Amino acid sequence: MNIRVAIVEDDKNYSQALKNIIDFQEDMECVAQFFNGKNALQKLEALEPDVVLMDIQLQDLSGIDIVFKLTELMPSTTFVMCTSFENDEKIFSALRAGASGYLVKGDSLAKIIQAILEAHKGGAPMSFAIAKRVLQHFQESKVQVQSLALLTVTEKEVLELLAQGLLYKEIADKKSVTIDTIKKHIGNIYRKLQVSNKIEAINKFNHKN
Amino acid sequence: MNIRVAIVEDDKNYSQALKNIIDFQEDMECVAQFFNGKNALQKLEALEPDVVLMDIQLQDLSGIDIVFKLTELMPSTTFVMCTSFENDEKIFSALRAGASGYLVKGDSLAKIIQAILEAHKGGAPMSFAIAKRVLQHFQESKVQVQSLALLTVTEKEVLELLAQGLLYKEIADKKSVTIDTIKKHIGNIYRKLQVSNKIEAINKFNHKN
DNA sequence: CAATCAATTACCCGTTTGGGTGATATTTTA
DNA sequence: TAAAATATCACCCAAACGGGTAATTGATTG
Repeated sequence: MNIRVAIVEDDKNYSQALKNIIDFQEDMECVAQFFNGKNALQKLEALEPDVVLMDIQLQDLSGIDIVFKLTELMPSTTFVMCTSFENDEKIFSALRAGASGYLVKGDSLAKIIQAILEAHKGGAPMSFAIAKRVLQHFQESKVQVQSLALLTVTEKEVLELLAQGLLYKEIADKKSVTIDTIKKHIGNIYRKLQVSNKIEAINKFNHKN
Repeated sequence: MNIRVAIVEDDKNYSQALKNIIDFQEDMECVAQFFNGKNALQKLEALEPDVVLMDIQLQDLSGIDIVFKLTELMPSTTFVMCTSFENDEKIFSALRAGASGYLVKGDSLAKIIQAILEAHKGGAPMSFAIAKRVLQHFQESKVQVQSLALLTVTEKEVLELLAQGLLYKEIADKKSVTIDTIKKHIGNIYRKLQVSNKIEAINKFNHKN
């Protein structure tokens, strides 16, 4: 059974190159090429391809939005971004939208074929460059993790509860102390983390930001 | 110039297998093997290896803690986790701690050699299985993202600023409206997201929790 | 075109929060 | 052991927040 691949790509030359190499494979076939987002959004669902190669930077729509909408409607189809545009925000948006893989156009066609196979098997093909960005995204949180090391055990517990959305009073009840104690702890937390309100403290705690 | 590799692995057989294949490479050498965490923590810094292959599940210490401490002291050394233990929390903790790659012991030795090369070049080698987990970590946030779709553009902007820690007043100034307008928007945001305070709204916004 | 929704402004009210100061007992550390 | 850090409680005050109601304008949609 062939892997049915659809291509959404507005660069006709690149799209054709992809189609050629895909059709050349024994176990794949290119069942459709879309050169704009609107067509793809309308017709992809009925086609039921196994894998969709999706550019991000289309003239009319964002490939990310298309993926976001279609992953709902086509749970058995795998979307692989294949794009030259690759700032961090785009990468993470695409992954959040439901893309299973992320390639850059600089990758060799052989690598793209391999990625289609891997995606179809349930894997998560990523270019080296993308994998690195993803990893760095995790490592950025290290700075925040370290600043938390300044906090005492009690302070970390309080911050944890605060991050869950509890009021001072609720935290006090939970820990069986008075609200003033909690206020004191929170004051100390703010001082140590060099913040001045709940939100900022929780942002640091959540290693986001 | 050879790539100097150190191995931290308490399975002596596996460690020896790694050493053999590494020393077999023309451009690599295994400069040390550590069979427990304590030794590794004490002696790795002076050795200045280029790449460290690190097991997570050591008897005495956690490989993650070791990575966390040593990445501070050895910024030019690259750490690659190579472990059979692979629940999600361990994976993300390791990446946060500063690991540049994450392999599973099921990977072939050839793949591990390739990963060492890639890590040394500044890449982010990951097993397929790990890459998939990492991707899924992003996709889990999709549910929350959808609830945000209920919000109007203005409301999303307000929530964004709120999440950054701005006060109502600051948001009002930034958007050149009165604080009462912002309060109204935020009330609407809370209603739509079914929350009752900043923290809960921001938790939803941050696709955490 | 009418109805609905979005965005904006305004006011009131009570609660929550953040900042400051100060005190005491326990624990940790040098 | 002495000093420092931690955890606890208390009080005051001003700013910020959350909830409610109400009204106007502009855009969207059926």
